[in-house]
Amino acid sequence: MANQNDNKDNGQARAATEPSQPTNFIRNIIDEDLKTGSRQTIVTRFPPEPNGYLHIGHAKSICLNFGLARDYGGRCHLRFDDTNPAKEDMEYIDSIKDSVRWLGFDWGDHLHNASDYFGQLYEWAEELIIKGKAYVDDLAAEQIREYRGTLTEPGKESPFRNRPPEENLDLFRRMRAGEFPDGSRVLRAKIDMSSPNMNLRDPVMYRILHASHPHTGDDWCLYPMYDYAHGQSDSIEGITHSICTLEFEDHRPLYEWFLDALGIYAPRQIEFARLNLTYTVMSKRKLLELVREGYVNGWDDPRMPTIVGMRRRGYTARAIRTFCERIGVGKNDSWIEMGVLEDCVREDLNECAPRAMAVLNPLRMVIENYPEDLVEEFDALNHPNDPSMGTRKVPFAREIYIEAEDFLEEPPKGFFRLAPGREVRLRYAYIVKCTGVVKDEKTGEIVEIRCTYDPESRGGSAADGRKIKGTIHWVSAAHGINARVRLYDRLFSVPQPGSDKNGADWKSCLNPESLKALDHCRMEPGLALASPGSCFQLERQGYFSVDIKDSLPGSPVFNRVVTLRDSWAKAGA
RNA sequence: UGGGGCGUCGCCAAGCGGUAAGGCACCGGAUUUUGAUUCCGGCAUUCCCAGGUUCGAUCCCUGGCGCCCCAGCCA
Repeated sequence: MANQNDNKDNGQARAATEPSQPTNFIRNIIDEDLKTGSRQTIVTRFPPEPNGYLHIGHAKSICLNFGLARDYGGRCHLRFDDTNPAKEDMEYIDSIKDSVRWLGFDWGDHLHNASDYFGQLYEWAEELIIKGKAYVDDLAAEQIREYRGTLTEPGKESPFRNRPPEENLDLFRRMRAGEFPDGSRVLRAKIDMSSPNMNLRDPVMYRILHASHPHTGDDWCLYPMYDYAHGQSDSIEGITHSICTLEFEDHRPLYEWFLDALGIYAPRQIEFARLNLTYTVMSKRKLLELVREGYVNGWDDPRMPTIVGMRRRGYTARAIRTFCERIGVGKNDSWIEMGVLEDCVREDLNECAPRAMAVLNPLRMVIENYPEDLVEEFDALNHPNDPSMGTRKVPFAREIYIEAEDFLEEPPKGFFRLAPGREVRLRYAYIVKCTGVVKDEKTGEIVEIRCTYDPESRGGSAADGRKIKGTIHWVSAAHGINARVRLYDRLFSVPQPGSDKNGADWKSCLNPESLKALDHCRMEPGLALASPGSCFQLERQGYFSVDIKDSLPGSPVFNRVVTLRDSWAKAGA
């Protein structure tokens, strides 16, 4: 059982293995563009800035862009939007590539960087200067802000706005040559200081930044802004549909302005609503804060909504892809319930995770009429609904552990597990009847359950055909291994931690119970060999993955991926 | 009070003038040696509101209301 399902589903996502795609407004636009002939093929791109780790929100964009390329027989580029060396880092670049690959997507030979185009972008900037469409501004950042005006008042033109092209060109070349310090001058597009769209009030194209870039090193001391780089990068790569999130809707006129001013191929920008997931936060800033301030143990903490975190938790790439399809794509601000994600995970793991038995909170049970020196081995199904996954042997003896919560001295009505005088089935083994309870003399705590077994019920079926409603899991005291388990729960205790009106307080909603470590769990012996990264269903409890980082050979650490649905618990028991 | 978006079931989401898909959640019920899975069945006479056009409007028009985004030399 050790290594059967090592997250085997990491290959390229294929249409044939994915559920059928629901339609959405972007597909409608593409269909229309293809029909009218305004585009002949489909080329998309996923353009992360390498300044943080990817999260489930990025997964939505990745699945969208790569999924479109796949379904329309086009291609999707991975392009790093690396225009700001002050924030970007190689660590992030590597991690992003790894996450996209893990999700099951392949950019082929289309790995690009905005920085690949710095030379071309610079030439185009000179061109715009010569055409009188860009100028060097000596105003300080503070002044530029004042001159920009407000949402309701138009801005004022900079006194440097009407410098002659020759002077602009000279200044711009000297900016590039490193003659001026950071912040002393910028290159601006000459558009319209009174535009109701703030983005059109002479946006900055280049700023001076004497910083070393992960790819271009010290070749440049001035770097293009997003607005000046993104559309042209799309254009150079022949992107047909440039899909981004809603907050860039206001930038579209600017995106198109640059392309038009330069007279180059114009991709079509389409905006969609970013993902919000309940009980977690999605902004890079907040995630970074959780990591930096130690609220979680790193970017790959299994409670994080990062790809690396979810992967470590045991979420499968396939489950995440299913999720991204299921939630759809639209322009409504929406909050997806965490339950949807969890359900996708269950759906996938239910199919592929082998079953096993483990007791999280052990309670000793002694079967009084079972021979002391006898050990039997029972055949257990690795998957009750999939015989092809085979069986395994599970040892059984006189002393076993059962789950503490499976015994109640005074059972409420509807409880059909073990109680004094009652019978229950030990899965795959025998039917036992509770004959007594041993308690700690001082604390009154139940320390042991006494039972007798029905020798005629070998395997779990009563010879007389009587019905046994309850079946519980167990582990032989002498044969089970000791293991550590981490029970993970939602990171936040409120549905929308990020949307508080008094926004600064989001961290006070952290769920104090998001991680519970159990150090004395007992598991069936076969689990000693479980390989890191593999997933199991511990029957009646949930899906668990063998932690990739903390498991030692022969001593696995289990992360709870997600619980099983539990209608008994839900009923309020 | 400028500009740009958005408002269809508790949460997502199709729908594009012809009489409200689907998923999740929820509520039954069947099977079950996981209170799991699976399986059946139920779940918007109504589409933010109010007018108008039309034989007919969630889809068109007008006017409201509500929510989100924009004043980084961030992306």
